[in-house]
Amino acid sequence: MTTAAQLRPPDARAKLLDAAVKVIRKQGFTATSVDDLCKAARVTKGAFFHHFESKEALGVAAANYWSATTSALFESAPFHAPRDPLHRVLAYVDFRIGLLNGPVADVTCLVGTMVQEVYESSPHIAEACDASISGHARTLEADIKSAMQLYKVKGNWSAASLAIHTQAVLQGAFILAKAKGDTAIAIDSARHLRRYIELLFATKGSKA
Amino acid sequence: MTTAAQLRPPDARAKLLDAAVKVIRKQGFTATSVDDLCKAARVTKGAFFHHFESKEALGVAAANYWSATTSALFESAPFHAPRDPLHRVLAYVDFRIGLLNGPVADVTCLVGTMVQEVYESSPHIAEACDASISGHARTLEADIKSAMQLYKVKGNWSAASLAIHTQAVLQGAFILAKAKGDTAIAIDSARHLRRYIELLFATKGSKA
DNA sequence: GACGACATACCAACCAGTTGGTATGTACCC
DNA sequence: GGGTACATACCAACTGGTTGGTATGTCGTC
Repeated sequence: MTTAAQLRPPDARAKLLDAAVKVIRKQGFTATSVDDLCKAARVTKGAFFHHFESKEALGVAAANYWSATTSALFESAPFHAPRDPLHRVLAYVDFRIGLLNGPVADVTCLVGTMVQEVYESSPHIAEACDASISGHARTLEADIKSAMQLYKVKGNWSAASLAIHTQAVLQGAFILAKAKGDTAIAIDSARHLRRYIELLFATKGSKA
Repeated sequence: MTTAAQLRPPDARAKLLDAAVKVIRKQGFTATSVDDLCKAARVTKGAFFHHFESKEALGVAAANYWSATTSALFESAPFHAPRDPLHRVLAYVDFRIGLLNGPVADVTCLVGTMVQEVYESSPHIAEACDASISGHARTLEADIKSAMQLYKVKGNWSAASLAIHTQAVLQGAFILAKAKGDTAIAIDSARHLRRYIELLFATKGSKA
């Protein structure tokens, strides 16, 4: 027979991670106190420091958790369907544009928010944030490379560089959205990104 | 006759504003305490609250101070020289790329950093940050518009939209630089931005 | 002698982190 | 299958230091 304890293993940890993503995206990492996190997760402070040896450790864990949940989302997303690798890249941008619907705090990037605050004070968190962004960018590289070959495009830029650039545009779009209090401006920037990719691969007039 | 007091009026205020720009770019707004600011400016807490009624008010003043100093820098910059408006826009991007040399904390944007942290908690600061970014973007609009006319370029994008997009790319580039601890990646993204603008205005093959 | 520009001393609230404890489960030996 | 030893998951109360902010005083100028 399964006991209650077996059904409810490290419960507080998962609740804290979920709360961290939600609260830190709204308030930022520094402005979020351990008590804030505990209250949001309905967990005591003792439980917090049982699972995380410091607030910084929670930050690292939250960045890794973010990486895991977002990569699961993107892996199962429909933008991988097109045969043409360029179409897959453009479909990725379209998918990101679709994700931009909703309140600003719900559509922005956890690790982009965090790294801006702690890049000088916490190398551990910064590293985890970099791994999240760079790792995500890397998932685009293969399609970009294939598209470059298929469309015979050669510039003084690499697939890796363009992949990273897409993330820069998205991160910047989040900042503008926060400044304006509206995601419309972020969508606009993402459309510029889409147009850029189209222009890069349309140099010989291949495809409309 | 000019007295010493006339030459050196509200001294502590100016020192605090300078310190704010320096310290907040490194630590972020929330992680920077009033005491940090006072220590960096070599000023007492009494002086701080004499000139600013709260930490939030300092944040608003710092954003406005940032707007003033940066717009002075850009107004006197050499990128306005070219006759061709498109060249002026590209020279602006080149100028921004040149500004990307140095330690990450010294080349990033104060208001981009701040707004990310306080967009939900302090509408006053967020507004001042938005005014700074949007105002700077607006200084590019005339040249972009002229270039669109000169090169007879028409897309489903406006000069204002492209101007804002340049700021999004730059802001995103700062985030990546912070994540990597290196401005090289930011320079790379700015070069993609330059290439995008070139492609937008090269649709008819006018200019090389 | 009033006023602006500071300095000093202080406060209540809040901060990250620690303490000593309980309840429950598990591993292993006999 | 019962007992010892240990591990895990959590909790309430507390601590020392820091926080933004205040109250009051001083000093030089007009």
